[in-house]
Amino acid sequence: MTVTRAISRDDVRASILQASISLMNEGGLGALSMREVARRAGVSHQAPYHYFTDREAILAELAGDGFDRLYDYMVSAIGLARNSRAEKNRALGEAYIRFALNNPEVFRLMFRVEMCDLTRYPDAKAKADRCFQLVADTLGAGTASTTDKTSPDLVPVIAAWSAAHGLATLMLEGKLGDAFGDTMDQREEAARRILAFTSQQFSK
Amino acid sequence: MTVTRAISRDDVRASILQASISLMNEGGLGALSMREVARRAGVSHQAPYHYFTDREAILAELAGDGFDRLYDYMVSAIGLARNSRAEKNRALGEAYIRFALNNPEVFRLMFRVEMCDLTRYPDAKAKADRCFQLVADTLGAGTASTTDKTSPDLVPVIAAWSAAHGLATLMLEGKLGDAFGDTMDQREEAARRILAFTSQQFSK
DNA sequence: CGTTTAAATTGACACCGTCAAGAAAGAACG
DNA sequence: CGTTCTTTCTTGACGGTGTCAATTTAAACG
Repeated sequence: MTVTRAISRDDVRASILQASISLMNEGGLGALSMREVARRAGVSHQAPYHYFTDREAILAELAGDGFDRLYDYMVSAIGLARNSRAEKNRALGEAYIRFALNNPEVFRLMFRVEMCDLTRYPDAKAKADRCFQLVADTLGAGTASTTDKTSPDLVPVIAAWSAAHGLATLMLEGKLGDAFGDTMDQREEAARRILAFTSQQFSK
Repeated sequence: MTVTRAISRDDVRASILQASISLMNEGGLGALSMREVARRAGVSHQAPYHYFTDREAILAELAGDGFDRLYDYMVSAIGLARNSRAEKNRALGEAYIRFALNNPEVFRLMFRVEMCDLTRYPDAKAKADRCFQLVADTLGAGTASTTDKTSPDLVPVIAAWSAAHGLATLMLEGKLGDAFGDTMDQREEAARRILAFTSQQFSK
């Protein structure tokens, strides 16, 4: 049985992660350097290597956390939505966009393969897959027998997912300019309008 | 009047750009370092600074080239399409995706604001805007008076653009797995199917 | 020719990621 | 208790990066 120590192993690990998160949010992923993380966590520049094999391993952990939070965003949005399929789909898309706009850096990280290749991090990959499964289950309900996973029609699912993901990405990268306003509220409202249009078209 | 020299100024500049392009395509944007570029171009590590103020300036030039090539992709696709609006829209989306899949690295560069912030590079920005204008003009034809730029309805335009952009991004980053095959042809065919579905839904 | 100006080089600085070797601290066991 | 062993953490080093500064080379012009 482990006694409580003044500074436990997990504390160091957590402080390293916390430093990583704040660096990412303050200065973007480019500001997340191994050495600066160590500095912020108050340890030597090599200490983080005892908890993470390399920089990418930290990013993978952050990405995994991100997918967990995205999952929560989506689940709670679906739960709150009225009990119609169209409403749930719209709520799902809105939650997706809201997450992206509220957590731009981690969203980028989650969807950039050269930042962390999830195929090499099974834990994070599982969290990502859980999200995608939720998307597929929600959007795909009714199009085919979802319990039979052999051949659900993925085309409509991916089409709708792409629409939301593309909108999130374009807004995040500023490609839509300020045509829809520059405050967070205005941008979210614009996203809602565009998503509403898409979702209406997709409902035939 | 300038005499022809063995090695002209423009030659050096071009060789720097050429080295940048091959590095980007071989090892991704992360492999494009100032010093390696100089090495490949056969000049000192500081020479590139005489033609580009910093690394981002090189990226901006590459991004600008990318937008020019994307423009060509789209224009020629529209030209080849049958003379119906639906057909042209579909062709536009397919060209967009084909460009992304054929030029993954430059596509990433073009749409990542932290790589090069186009607002600081007016030339590249103009090339980007020309693309977006073409998209808007093509997709938006009929929805509102396009000649009157005061208030065309951007919502359907951005919705369709988002769908294509999201699909391109998700495929590029491997988020669709190999559900649609792993060869280039199979992926393009899958993209066509998904895009066809979207475009059909959007045609009411 | 000399002078002026542009082009290119060498050198330095402060970062970075990470490999290697050693120190410190604690647990396990005699 | 002392001794060993293992985990944790540090210091040091190496090669890489972007970029500022000073300097040399080369071209252009009068």
